[in-house]
Amino acid sequence: MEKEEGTRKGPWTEQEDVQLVFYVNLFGDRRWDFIAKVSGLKRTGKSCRLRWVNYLHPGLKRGKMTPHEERLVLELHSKWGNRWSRIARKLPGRTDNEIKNYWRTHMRKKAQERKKTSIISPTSPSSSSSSNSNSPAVGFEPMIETEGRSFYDTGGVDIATGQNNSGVEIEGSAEVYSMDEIWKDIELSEESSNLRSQGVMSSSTPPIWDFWAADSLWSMDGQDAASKMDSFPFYYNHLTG
DNA sequence: AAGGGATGCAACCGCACAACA
DNA sequence: ATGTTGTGCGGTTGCATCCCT
Repeated sequence: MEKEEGTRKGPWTEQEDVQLVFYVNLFGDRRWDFIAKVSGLKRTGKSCRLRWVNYLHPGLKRGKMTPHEERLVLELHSKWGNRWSRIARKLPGRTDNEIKNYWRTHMRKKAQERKKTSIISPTSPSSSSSSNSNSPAVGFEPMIETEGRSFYDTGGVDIATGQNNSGVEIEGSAEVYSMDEIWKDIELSEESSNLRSQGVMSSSTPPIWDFWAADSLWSMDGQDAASKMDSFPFYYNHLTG
């Protein structure tokens, strides 16, 4: 596979981000090795994918987990164990990585609390079987899940139609929580948390989004995309250099 | 104000699986 | 049927920031 010498590692620069977003918008988020090569980024396809999925994807929600989301994570984890990507599919805008991180923190806190309480009362009840294990509860009935495109899939631009085939429809509707509920909850808690923390979203939103928000290739026809490419320095730098 | 520990998050690694030749 | 390549996933690590003393 890719045994590229001189591949970059470590944190991504803003320029790399811009470059990656550009090429993903052009070619879709499937052919990562191809994108890695064509873009001139000295990154592996894997690294590109990860960066896109966990940070650059336009549908990502940033900021604190809402109480509703926290509840969902707990509930789904008790059913599915460490199936982070699966859990993430039920939480639009959240990545498996994010949820994984959240869970770790959550468990750490829980563990500490338990330590404290067990010091106070050493004979604590043992009813925690469903919440602290890596393995799903035995014999659970799996949620009805529409397998198919994951939330992350943007699929790129269909050059012929100029359409974005992201299909933002997120999973089926036969769920414990309706999407309306979740979105309402998200909006509400986001508004309040934004007020509290004076704009966590805006400060943590990747700056390159501004660049693309105005007229992203998603919503362009072929000509627009081409003209956008004209104005994009990296493209020709790489192809001609 | 400074130092040290705790926390959060981005990124890497290794493995598994699917698609394809 | 088998080997190769690309992608996805879960676990882990490293670093920056926060918080407490």
